[in-house]
Amino acid sequence: MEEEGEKVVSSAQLANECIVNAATVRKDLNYFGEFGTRGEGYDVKDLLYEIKRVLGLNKEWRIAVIGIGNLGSSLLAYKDFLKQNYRIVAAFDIDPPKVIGRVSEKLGKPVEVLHISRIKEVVKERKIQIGLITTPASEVQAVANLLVEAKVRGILNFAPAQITVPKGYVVKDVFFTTILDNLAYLLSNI
Amino acid sequence: MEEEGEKVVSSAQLANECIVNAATVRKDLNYFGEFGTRGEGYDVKDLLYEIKRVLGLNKEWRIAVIGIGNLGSSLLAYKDFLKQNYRIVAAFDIDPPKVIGRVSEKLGKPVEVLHISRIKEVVKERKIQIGLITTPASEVQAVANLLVEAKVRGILNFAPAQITVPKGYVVKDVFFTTILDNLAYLLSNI
DNA sequence: GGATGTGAAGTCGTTCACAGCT
DNA sequence: AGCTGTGAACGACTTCACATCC
Repeated sequence: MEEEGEKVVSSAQLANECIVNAATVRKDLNYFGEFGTRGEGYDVKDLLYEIKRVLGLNKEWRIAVIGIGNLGSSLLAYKDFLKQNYRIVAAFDIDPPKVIGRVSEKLGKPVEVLHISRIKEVVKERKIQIGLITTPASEVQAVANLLVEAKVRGILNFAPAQITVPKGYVVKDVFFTTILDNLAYLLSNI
Repeated sequence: MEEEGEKVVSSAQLANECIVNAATVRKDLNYFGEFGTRGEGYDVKDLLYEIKRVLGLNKEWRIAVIGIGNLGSSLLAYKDFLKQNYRIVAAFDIDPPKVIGRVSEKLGKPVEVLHISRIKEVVKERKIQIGLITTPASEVQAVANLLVEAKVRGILNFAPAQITVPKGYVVKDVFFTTILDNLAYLLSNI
């Protein structure tokens, strides 16, 4: 909307766009502050700023990808990250020589693949705050332990395995096969 | 548990494993039937069978991947699908010649990449029930329209864009940047 | 007039607590 | 005795409906 030059937006418009109830939009936004003007709506620019601030997207998040297989190298090449203030600043694998060819061929080697033993050192050096785990499921907990040891408090896990971490650390899972299972369930019961 | 030779399992064990409440496990399972035995627990083999049946995972789901970029070719190479009765039987792109090299190099060409114009014909031929969309966001709705036209009722969308489909069709999104945003939010507010 | 902010009502899923089987 | 199945209490989010303010 900002790009399209819209100045103000109502909760009804936002609700329509997101396919939710207008009251939900107002309550959710209001939870974080009074961003709107009665009788007017929400100023697009202001609202965008506030949402980014609330979500913590007004600063750069520095990311490491661990496990440079098919998925890992896809993520390294994923340009849309930059739009959202995410920056992949390191890549790790248990066997860097094996994967370097595949990765550099795609990217012209903007991020060197390092051996996982160097995680702790590099996390400190490059101020990494989030780790994306794209290893096989069997290695996930071990990698998570390395990240915890290096004080990386946020983990995004793509492998189909549960992770446990100490308090103060956060794990979010991207289990697309679970979503696919959900889809299969819905299709079975139409 | 089945692989480990466990014969019975209690709701408490399952709850512990999944980090949820035991009553939730019982209520959820009971919603679909009385699978347990009072005083005993759930028979592992039976429960597994029932869960698969309920979720529609007792039959093979035939999948097409549309958009063979980095992510698309990763999915083509994703072996774990087979464990869960999913089978990728077709791959489409707007420019097959461009991507064939990259894909076959990884896979030895088990699934030929076809031009998207052939979706309707191939869906019928290969009895495809689910489409995985991994194109750029700008193309998502157009691809969804093609799938709807071909009567593919289930869509798993990996691109960051909303899709609308007619009633009777199901779309599930895998927006990993949304999950990453959620992670950033949680890290901002510890 | 018109859209936000917000108590109150409504809805849905979760958790408790125990009756009912084995 | 032990664990499921389940009514009842609880809690959290959603939606309604309107007072409030521009």
